[in-house]
Amino acid sequence: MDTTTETPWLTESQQHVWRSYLGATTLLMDRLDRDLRTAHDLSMPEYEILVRLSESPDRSIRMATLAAQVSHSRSRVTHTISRLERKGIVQRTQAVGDGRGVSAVLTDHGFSVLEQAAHTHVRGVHAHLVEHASPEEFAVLGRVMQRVVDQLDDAGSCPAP
Amino acid sequence: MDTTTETPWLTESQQHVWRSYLGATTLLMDRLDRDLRTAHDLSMPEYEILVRLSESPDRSIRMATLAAQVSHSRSRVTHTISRLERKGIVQRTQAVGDGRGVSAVLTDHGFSVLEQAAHTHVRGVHAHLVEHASPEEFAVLGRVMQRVVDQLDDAGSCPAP
DNA sequence: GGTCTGTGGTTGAGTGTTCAACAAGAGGGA
DNA sequence: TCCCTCTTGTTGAACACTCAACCACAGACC
Repeated sequence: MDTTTETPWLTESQQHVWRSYLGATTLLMDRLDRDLRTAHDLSMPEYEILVRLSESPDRSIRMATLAAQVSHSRSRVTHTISRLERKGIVQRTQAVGDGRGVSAVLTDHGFSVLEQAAHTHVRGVHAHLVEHASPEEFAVLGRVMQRVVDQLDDAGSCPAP
Repeated sequence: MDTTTETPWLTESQQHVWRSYLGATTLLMDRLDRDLRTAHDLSMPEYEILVRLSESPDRSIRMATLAAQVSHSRSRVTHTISRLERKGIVQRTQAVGDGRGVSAVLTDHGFSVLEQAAHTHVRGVHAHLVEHASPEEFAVLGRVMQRVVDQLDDAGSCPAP
């Protein structure tokens, strides 16, 4: 962090946008998480993992890959998968061709839990986000966010310590 | 949660936007939090609280008001303020005119910590978000996010249980 | 005055996340 | 083959957050 260069302060309106973004994100995530929890005993991070698994060949992904996909630390994914395994939603298997490798696999039960939960989640995203933007606005949101992702996830290519 | 009505699934492109938003938010928050922590031993939620306090008359806000401003539960704010108090960054005082009331006050030391931290934070917001949107795009982001906030925070007027 | 209900704030236990340290296999070069 | 280093995944302790229960005061109503 270079302290010799001038810090570019935010204008009042930029500040206002930033706070809206912060507030909206806090409320939105909180709400989606709460809905999933009460209806399906699943947290947002858990749900995200299930979605990735369900879309993958064999419903199975290597731990490190999974961590990269959801931008969590390897440690965090280990803990989360352990929890999901205890609930019978995923299973661990030895990855072929790499003695260190472990893959998480979505069980049939896990898949049906996900099918249910998806309704809750998608409705929430619609009602609390999509509804409030025109298609054009939504597209702008997507473009900006995509640039943010691109620039951030190969800067610190490993968010995991 | 009404299970009789049809769930409005997301189109492929909506899904893509949603994932970008999710990914960007995860990476961005993580990065800003990490930078604040390593440079100033402060978390994002802590920083947000300090900002609110610093802008308030007497650098002091009632606990419940503070909780509402940053959209956290009262319990969470209690814990956070306790932590900040232990570090000498804020102090608790009895609120006047209400026997139950407690206000958090930013200390001089707290103010100077905030002054330092603000550089780090603002630079981060600039480099990782503002830079990647044109003024028009940024304005769109603000409008959409503001609508999301409006609709979510008087739906569940108390995010606190 | 008394009770009743609602709000403000705290507490402690349970849960999830981070962080640093670790074991074990992979892959390279001498 | 023997190192050396990097990657993979796990572990346990420390830390942060959630949740439900709780006490104390405020305000209204009788």
